[in-house]
Amino acid sequence: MRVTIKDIARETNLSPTAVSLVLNHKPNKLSAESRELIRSTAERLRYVPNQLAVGLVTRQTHTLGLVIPDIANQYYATLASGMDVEARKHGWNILFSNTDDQSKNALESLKLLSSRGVDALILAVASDINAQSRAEYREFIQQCNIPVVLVNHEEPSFRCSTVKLNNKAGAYDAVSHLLSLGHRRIAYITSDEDLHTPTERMLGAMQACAEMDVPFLTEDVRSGQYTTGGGALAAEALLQKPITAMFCFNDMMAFGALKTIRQMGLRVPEDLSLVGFDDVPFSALLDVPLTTVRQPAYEIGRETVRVALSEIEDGKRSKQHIQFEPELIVRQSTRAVSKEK
Amino acid sequence: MRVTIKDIARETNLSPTAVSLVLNHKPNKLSAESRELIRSTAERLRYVPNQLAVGLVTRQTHTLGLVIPDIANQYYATLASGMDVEARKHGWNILFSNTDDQSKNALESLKLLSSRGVDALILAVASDINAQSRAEYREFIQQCNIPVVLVNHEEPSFRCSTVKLNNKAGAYDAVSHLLSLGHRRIAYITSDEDLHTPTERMLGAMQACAEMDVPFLTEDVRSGQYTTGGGALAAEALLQKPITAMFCFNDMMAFGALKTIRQMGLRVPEDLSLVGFDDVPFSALLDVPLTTVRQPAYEIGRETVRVALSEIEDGKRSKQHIQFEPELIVRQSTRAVSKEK
DNA sequence: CAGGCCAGATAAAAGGATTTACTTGGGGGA
DNA sequence: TCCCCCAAGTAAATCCTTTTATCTGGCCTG
Repeated sequence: MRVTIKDIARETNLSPTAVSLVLNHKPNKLSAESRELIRSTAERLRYVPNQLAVGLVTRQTHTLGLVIPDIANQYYATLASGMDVEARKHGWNILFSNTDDQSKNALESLKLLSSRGVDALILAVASDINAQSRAEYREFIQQCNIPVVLVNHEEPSFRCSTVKLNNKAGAYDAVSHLLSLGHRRIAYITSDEDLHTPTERMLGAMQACAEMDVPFLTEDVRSGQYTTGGGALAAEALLQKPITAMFCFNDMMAFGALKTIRQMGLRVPEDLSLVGFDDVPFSALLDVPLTTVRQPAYEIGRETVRVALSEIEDGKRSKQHIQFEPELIVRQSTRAVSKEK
Repeated sequence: MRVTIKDIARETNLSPTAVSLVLNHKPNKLSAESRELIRSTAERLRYVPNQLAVGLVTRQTHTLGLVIPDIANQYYATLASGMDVEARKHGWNILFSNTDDQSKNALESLKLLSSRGVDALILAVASDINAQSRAEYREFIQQCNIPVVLVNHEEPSFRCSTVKLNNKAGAYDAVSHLLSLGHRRIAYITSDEDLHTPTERMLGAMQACAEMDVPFLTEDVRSGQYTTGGGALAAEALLQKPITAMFCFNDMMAFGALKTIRQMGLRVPEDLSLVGFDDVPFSALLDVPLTTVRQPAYEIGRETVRVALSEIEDGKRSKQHIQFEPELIVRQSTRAVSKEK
């Protein structure tokens, strides 16, 4: 049986109250000897407070609930690692739950985590939240009484804090880079799902084209699953067209596209420029290091936890909306469009 | 305020006992109407049991504590994802804690998780457990009263269940493959730290050499951090020698080695064969897909949770020691040693 | 010498469930 | 008529801490 506060009380001939007061450094009127006795006894018996009981009475568990689509995905793993570091730095822990990209699971996970008394919820959804579940989410967020922080997603009706990347600016930079290299016919590979993030990125791409007076052709846009397979498939269709560059929704899709490009006998960047998004660690390691848009996933994770903790302290008063700026990383998969052609 | 069992009792004019009995499907003598009334009222008020209170009294939280060195590492992320899937399948959740590769953090994390009432602990350590902390670990594992499952590490004195890869067989297969291709001078890149896993792998390599009567030269072994940087550095030294193949402790190191190899103007596999270990997703995506040893990380994760859950049910009686068999994946980074040379 | 005050504590309630042992009232059998 | 039993419940203890309100005995002061 685990040693409890009562064991220490019995051992020291003092009361549980005394033990609790001393071990929690609460103001108390115990004599110096009693204090020391309690402390040393606790140490000797290796007393560790039962956090379930503590949480029950204080209504604080020092635990953050994290709902994430897929921890095996490099991007989310990095995000989670930043969150864990920041949380632990402040003495918090993370209870996490994978949803396997299913939005239904996500709501269930939220409820479950909240029933475990987490002090705040962090929600990073990837797949679409449809109209029906949107209402359920909203209701839950409204009535759950703890701060919720949304990552990489905007949903004003939820009325919760958000931390995200400026996706539009990232895509804008990427496409502007291609345009400045002389590319005029650019293919776009985006995500299947009707989501916030890909939409924002497409808007950034369009804006870049508009500013340079280059037409944005919808026929040059293909979508697919955001995996290497999805990228490969989309590239196949797009390579039929007279394009000189390709912009992918993320690095994984770019890797897939690269495979297809090479299978067709084309070289990057000689025949085609290629840009990704995310800057996953592997992008720098490719034989042709990938030009991409860096998303500071680790920092986003840390900031998300900071926002959550500050809301916990605030008592959920103020909502924050934080946007990180991306950075274009020019490597070797892009170059000026060749003259002859 | 959250709705509690008392609220339902008041609303239905029944007792908390009745509510608890009905909602938990415990044998009870309540009338069909009363049951229905309780169920519908719970539904209507959106009652969710407070798991802190449940855990306090039942001494079961349906939560598994996971201590992991680095969730941003592809291998561990995959492991964790398998664990989460299996855990949720049985209604369990995972409380996780990163240690940033520091063994000191790991012990602290274990204690913290156990104070939160997890039902079992899963420990995946990467860095070395030295003699002093080994004793502390042992003491903790002995006295913490809950099952502990060790992943990818053997430590008989801990007397806990283990789930791991047959590292020796994996390395044996990899090196045998190189030997069968005619390679006689093979370089080995292993990990810096004096750990169980790299040691096992080196033993497998040695055995393969011994069986083929090929001398195993310690001068052809270099160690480094298990990152791309570490691999690149180690490769630099080894490429001075008349080697025709290189076996790396893991894929990340192989990626680093590949970079160095190419910088020296050598080609893979024409001039040098290269083998990794782990089969992380990127290995198949390289321009020269990497021959490597597949480690079923996802399956290992699932099995680990199964072991933990079975120990929980058993009351920690039996200890299991499960070993997964690796699989050599031959891709394009290895080929027969060329005649002329 | 009564009253107040202070040092040094503690009793008891609360937090939200589970679970064991007990209660109550009515009907049936001998 | 008496007793027993059964259906339908409930009271109260318990899990472990925190926290508020209270207690006790001695000393000082007027």
